[in-house]
Amino acid sequence: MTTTRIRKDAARNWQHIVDTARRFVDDGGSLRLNDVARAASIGVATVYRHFPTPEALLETIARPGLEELVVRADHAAADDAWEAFAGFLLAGIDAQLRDASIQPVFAATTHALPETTELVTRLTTATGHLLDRAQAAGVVNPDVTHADVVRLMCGVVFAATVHATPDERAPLTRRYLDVVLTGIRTAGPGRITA
Amino acid sequence: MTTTRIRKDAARNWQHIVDTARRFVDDGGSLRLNDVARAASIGVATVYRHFPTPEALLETIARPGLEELVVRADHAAADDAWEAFAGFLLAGIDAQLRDASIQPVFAATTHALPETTELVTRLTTATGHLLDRAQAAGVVNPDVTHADVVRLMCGVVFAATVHATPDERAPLTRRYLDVVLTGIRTAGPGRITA
DNA sequence: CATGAAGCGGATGAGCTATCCGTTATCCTG
DNA sequence: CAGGATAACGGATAGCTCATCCGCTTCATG
Repeated sequence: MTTTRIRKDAARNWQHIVDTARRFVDDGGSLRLNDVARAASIGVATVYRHFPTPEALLETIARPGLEELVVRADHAAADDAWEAFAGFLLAGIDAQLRDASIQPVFAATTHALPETTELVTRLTTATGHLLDRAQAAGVVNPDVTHADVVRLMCGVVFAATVHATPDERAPLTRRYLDVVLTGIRTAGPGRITA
Repeated sequence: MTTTRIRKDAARNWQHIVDTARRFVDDGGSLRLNDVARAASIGVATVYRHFPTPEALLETIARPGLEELVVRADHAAADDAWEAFAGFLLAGIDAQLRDASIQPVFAATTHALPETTELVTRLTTATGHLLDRAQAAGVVNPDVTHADVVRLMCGVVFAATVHATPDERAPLTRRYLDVVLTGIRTAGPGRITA
């Protein structure tokens, strides 16, 4: 088996591209590969070779954030069922707000990189466990599916993003997540008994 | 005062452009003015003269749907406070699902046409009345604002759109609206009956 | 029906994306 | 450390989309 080494100039450029692109994303701009190339003083072809599409680059940028979320979900397994579930939703939503690269990856139907699909699957699985546990404990409505959970997270983020300045978004997500949690909760504090 | 007449060829073209664009929107395509022009067998410049940007055309297309919603909201004034409020939310969400031109207009921060801004304002005002009445009747949490209602509607639509085929969307919106309504209601039945 | 103005259309320049291929840097072997 | 094989680089540019300009046509009016 021939081990294909990564040349260090390639590694250096890869990192430089990722770093530059990260700045673009943080500044709220769209990821145009030609622009990233120019900003990084790297040839366009080099950027395209490393990342065939803007999506591929975006997914690469989103990766650390997603990984952090998976870790968070696995850690939460020790907590009280409701706390673990609600806390993870909050973490996922906050991550999407804090890092603009995460939201599109979350909402996308297909991914450019197989690694991303794998990561998202792990995330979905972890979410599923937290939901199952919460439902088994009888604190979350049993007809909520785990696809629902992911969709509702996206919905909360979107709702808080519409017609709102960046500063307003964090408090809004808290309130809207609260609305959703109240809506799917079946017992415990915060439940409004009609 | 010189009455500027609209020439009938201009009116005919305007209508033809709108009709063609409507087909594009219904087919889920994006509105590229050059494409619309070609499909309508009308010169590009004519399309650009009538609608300087795709947004302007989209807003024109969305207009009838928005007007229908305003009428709906005004009619609802006779109903029970909760029914009127919940029913209107459902109508707004269904409209966004049924007509793809409405959602972007709803979510946009600024509008290309002043008429659209005016229409949206009327809609927001009507929504506000329904919310005020529901809150006065004590059936909706008093710290929900008008802006929240609009945002939550957008959030529900978005949540139901993410990772879902068109067929799945209608049932999903029902369920998610239900979650939201349960989350903001303070008394009465949690399920929408209409 | 003549005249002026409003409207039309498509050719086209500006701008962006993504590829091809000649050149350069890196790695490995002797 | 020299030399060759090859992986990687970079920018020129072909292809494509957008939106404007301006010569021509159609309509309304007296």
